[in-house]
Amino acid sequence: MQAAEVGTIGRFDGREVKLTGWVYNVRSSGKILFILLRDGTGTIQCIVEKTAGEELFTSASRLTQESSVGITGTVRPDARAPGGWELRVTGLDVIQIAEGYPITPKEHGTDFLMDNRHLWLRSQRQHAIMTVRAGLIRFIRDFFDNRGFLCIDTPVFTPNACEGTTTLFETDYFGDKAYLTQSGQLYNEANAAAFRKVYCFGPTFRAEKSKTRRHLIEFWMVEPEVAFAGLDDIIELAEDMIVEVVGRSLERYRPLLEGVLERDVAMLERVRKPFPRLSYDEASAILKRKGAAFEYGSDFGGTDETLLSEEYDRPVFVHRFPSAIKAFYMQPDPANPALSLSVDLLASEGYGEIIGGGERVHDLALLEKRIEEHGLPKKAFQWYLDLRRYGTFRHAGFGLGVERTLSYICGLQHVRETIPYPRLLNRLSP
RNA sequence: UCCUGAGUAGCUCAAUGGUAGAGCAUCCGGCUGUUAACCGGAGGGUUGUAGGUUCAAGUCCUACCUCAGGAGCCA
Repeated sequence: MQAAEVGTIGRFDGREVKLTGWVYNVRSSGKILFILLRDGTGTIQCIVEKTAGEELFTSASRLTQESSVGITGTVRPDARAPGGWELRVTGLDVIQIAEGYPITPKEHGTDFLMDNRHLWLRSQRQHAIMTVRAGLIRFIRDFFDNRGFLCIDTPVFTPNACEGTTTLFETDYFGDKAYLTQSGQLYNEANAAAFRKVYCFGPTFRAEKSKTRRHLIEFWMVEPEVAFAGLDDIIELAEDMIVEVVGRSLERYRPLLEGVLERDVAMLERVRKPFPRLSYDEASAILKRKGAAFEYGSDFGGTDETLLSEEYDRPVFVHRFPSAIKAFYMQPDPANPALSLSVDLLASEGYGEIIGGGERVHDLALLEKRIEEHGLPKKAFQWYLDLRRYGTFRHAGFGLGVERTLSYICGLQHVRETIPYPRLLNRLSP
C-alpha cells in the first residue's frame, strides 16, 4: 500500500493510498459518512459509504475529533469536497479514539485557547501563521546571505546589560550573575570588525511589564551590523529587506494570507520603494497638527505611531531622535548634537515599530563619556571599548522584530499568535 | 505599577434583586453527498474566592484572585 500525504495527494489520482493523521471532524448522514482528515500537510474529506461494509461503517461512526487513524482509500477529484480531492475509504485503522478534545468547532476565548496552545497549533489558522513564520525567517536569512552577510551567533547569557536601562532576566551562573540577552548588538559590532557585514538571528528577552498586543517577553530578532556604513546606508538596507521579505511572503503565501487569515493584501502590495523618511522634528510637527498628546523630546507612544503611520500607504522611517531617549551608543548628529543618528521603521495600520537602529559612536573618548553619563559599569564594557581602541570604524545596524513583522504581514490583532509558545507577562505555560 | 472592563455547564454566552437557561461538545435515536451539516431526546451548575446589605443576591457593596484591553517602556 502506497503511503501518501494530503499536501501532495493530487499525484495519486485514481490510486489506492494510505493516509495517517487525525480526525478534524465527522459528519454522518445515515448511509454515508464524511471524515475530515488532517495530517499536518493539509486536510482531505474521506467518504465512507455503508455499502463499503457494515464493520467499516460502524468503526468510522465511532470516530471523535482528533482521534488518530490510518485510512486507506482511493483518491479522486470531486468538486463537492473542500480542497477538490476526496478519498473513498476502503479501510480504517483506528490508532486511538480521542475523548473530550477541548477545542470544539465553535468559538473560544483567547485565555482558553492560550491554555490549550499545544492543541490550538493544530488549527488551520495557526497552521497558516506558523507556515508564514517559517517562510519569513527563510526570506530574511536569504536576503542577508545573498548580500554577503555572515550569520554570526551572539550569546544568550550575557554578563551585563546591553543598554543598561531596560529590565533584564537575572540568572545564577555558578554563583555569578548572568542575564538573558536583550540584544546581540554589542557582540555584532565586534563581529562586524571581524567579518565586515554580519547579522545575528536569535531569541531576545525583555523583563518589561508590558501588556499590549505588540509585546512578548521572549521574541526573535534579526540584527544586521555593517562596517564602514552610516545611517543612510542602513535605512536603505532596511528598506530593501522589508520590500523583499514582504514581497516574497505575498508571492508564496497569498492563498494562506487571503483565504485562511483574511488579510487585506492590498496594504502589502503597496510595500514598494521608497518609504517616506521623516525626521523626528517633522514627525513631531505632524503629531502636533493632528492634535496628539505628544510632547516634543519624548518617545512616541503606540497611539502616536498609529497617527504617523496612517499618513502614508506604506511603512515610514523616522530618524534623528533626541539622544536623550536613545541608547548610549547612538552617534550624535553632526548637524545637531542633541539629536542622534537613529532610525525607527513604523509599519502601517498601527502595527508600530518593527525596526530600530542607527549609527554607533565610534570615538573612544565620546563612548567612555557616554558610559559614565549613563552610570554603566565601565569594567564590563572594556571589550566593547577595545573596538574603538584597535582600528575604530564608522558602523551602523538595526534590529528587526520578527513577531511584529509577522503580525503585520498576517494582519493579526495580537503578536501572541505569531510565536508557537508565547511568553507573556502573565503566561509561561504551556 | 496604574487606568478601564470581564469572571455563570467542558466551551461560547443569556438571565428587571424573586424557580439558573440556550447553542456547541458528550451520550442515545433519525437521515444516501455532508460543508462549523441537520432533526429529536438525555445527562451536565457550590454563578472566581471571602465577607457584607436584604425577607430574598448570578444581580447591590467591600476586599482579594484570575483574565482581557490600554498606559509607561520597547522590537
